Amino acid sequence: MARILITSAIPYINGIKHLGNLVGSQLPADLYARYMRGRGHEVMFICATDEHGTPAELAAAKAGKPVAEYCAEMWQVQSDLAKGFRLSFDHFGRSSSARNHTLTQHFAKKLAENGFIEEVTESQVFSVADNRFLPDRYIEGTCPNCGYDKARGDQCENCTKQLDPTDLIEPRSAISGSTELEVRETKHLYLKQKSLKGEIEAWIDSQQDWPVLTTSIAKKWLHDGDGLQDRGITRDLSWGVPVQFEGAPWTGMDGKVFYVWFDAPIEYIAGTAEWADANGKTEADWERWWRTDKGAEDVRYVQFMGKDNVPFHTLSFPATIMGSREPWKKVDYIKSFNYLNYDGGQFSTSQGRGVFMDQALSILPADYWRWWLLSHAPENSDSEFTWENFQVSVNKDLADVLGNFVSRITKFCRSKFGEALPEGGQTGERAQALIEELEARVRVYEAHMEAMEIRKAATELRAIWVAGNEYLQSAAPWSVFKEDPDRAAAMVRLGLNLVRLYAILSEPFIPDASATMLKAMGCGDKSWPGPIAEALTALKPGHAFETPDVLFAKIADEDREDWQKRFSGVRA
RNA sequence: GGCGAGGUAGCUCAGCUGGUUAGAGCACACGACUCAUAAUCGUGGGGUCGGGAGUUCAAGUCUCCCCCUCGCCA
Repeated sequence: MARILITSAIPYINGIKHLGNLVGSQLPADLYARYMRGRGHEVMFICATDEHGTPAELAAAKAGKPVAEYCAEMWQVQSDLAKGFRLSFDHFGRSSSARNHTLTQHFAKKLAENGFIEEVTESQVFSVADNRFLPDRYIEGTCPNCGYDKARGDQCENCTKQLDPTDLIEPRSAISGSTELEVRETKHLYLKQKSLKGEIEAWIDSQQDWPVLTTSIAKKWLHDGDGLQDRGITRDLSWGVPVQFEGAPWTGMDGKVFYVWFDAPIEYIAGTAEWADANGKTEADWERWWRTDKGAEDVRYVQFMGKDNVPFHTLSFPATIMGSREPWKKVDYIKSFNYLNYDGGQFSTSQGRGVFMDQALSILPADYWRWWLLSHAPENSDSEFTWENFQVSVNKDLADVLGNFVSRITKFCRSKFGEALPEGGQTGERAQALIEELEARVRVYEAHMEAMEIRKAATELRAIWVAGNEYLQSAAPWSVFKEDPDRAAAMVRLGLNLVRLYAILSEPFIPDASATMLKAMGCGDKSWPGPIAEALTALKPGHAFETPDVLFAKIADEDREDWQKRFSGVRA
């Protein structure tokens, strides 16, 4: 039994995530966690909300709530949605937790002690009316290049020219609209990533088996232009982890907090500590996942994330870990994803374009989405969600191939033999051929799941379902029954055992349907199949079962058209 | 403008370090079956692998140029 630590990139607190976010990190991480648990490994699966930063403050202000209250509410919303999608986190934490405050300050202290922190004085735009420093993109004004009057301080989105806030004509705060802006000096801490560049590079180069998407992005940041740059890790905000030496003042850093990208990945560790707190565990219980001097040396750590998160996980976070000079567990494998597009464009949180997690669950159960999203995961390139494709895939794969298989075998047995596995008879050559085929396919499926080749795993799983239909079709127990009921009985037993096998194999993709199938088969044993011939005799003659309701209802054309229309615009 | 990822059947995608007639699912056509959610199973048609040049006995797979899409950055 192996020990596997799994983290999903933590979703930002600000609003409900769309399906593109979901398929880019949390959902595939859940697939992997479920599979590894299914195989009997010890799994720690951690996710959390990423709560700090200006967008959270502004969203809270817009909602008319204190930011802490807003975050607490949104955490609950996201937590509920995660449950709705059956994301099986061992803990869903919060980057604003006390644990994360402590750990973030701890890392900063260690980095400072080891000489990897530098104080830098810089000029920044301060809004008197808002009583805060403004990030470049929160300053608006007229573009000196094209005259567009809503250009942002970092770029004019009309003419795309890159700007400096001081370039803007009549600059104003994007928050309040106030023009009372001044440039002030402020001091910040920088993480000296340049000093750690060699170490990081050597570490990246030693990762032979990482996806090209992951390593190519990391190497680009290491070598592009002037190479890896030092990075500011503090901000002039009030909502965040205070810049302190574990509670003691940090000279010159009064009223400042750590930058959200500094504390967010540390939450992976803090989240595990939160798990311990929430479950009555000890310090040692979570440290054995993260400290190689305290039992984590045999842990395999896998991270899941969208491609936009790769630089932080391959460079900044490792720099934090390495610079601490403490024996923290580093990631062993980074699975990264491209983007999922929506109906000819992009999913967009800011524009409200696409289908969001709450909307998705309001029209269909989680398994439908899980199956489609995972079997179309944007692994090698961006992929595209269209309602037609969704409808066809779900109807064909889930309703026709799998759902109907369960339906045909249970109903046939019920009508000819009653609701228990019939006795007598022996299976023939066709059954032997099926067993051999499944033996091969299940091993291939396992290999794809181990390798996190999600689409390929889905394709193989589907082929495993199809094999059941092929068998029934060629064995034709309904014909055999007329001449030789015993032989038909043996076929039916095999078919019902297939339902159980499918439930176990499919659980990582479609956990609800899997549970329904197991329950119908009256089976509590979910252990992963060894030799297929054995697995297909697990349910014995005389074992009672129930004929389940339709496992997956089909999506009708009218529904699809309705949803297509409803989700064509932007979200209110 | 620079960098990165792509451009393979109508659609969504596989094709590793170059090597038998380029694959899968869906869609389409035909056939079989009737246990089942008009479900299932089989067979078949369909691609000059973005364009051009080159290397090679051999290129979708390597090199160069060009075109197009997407993303990131200046």
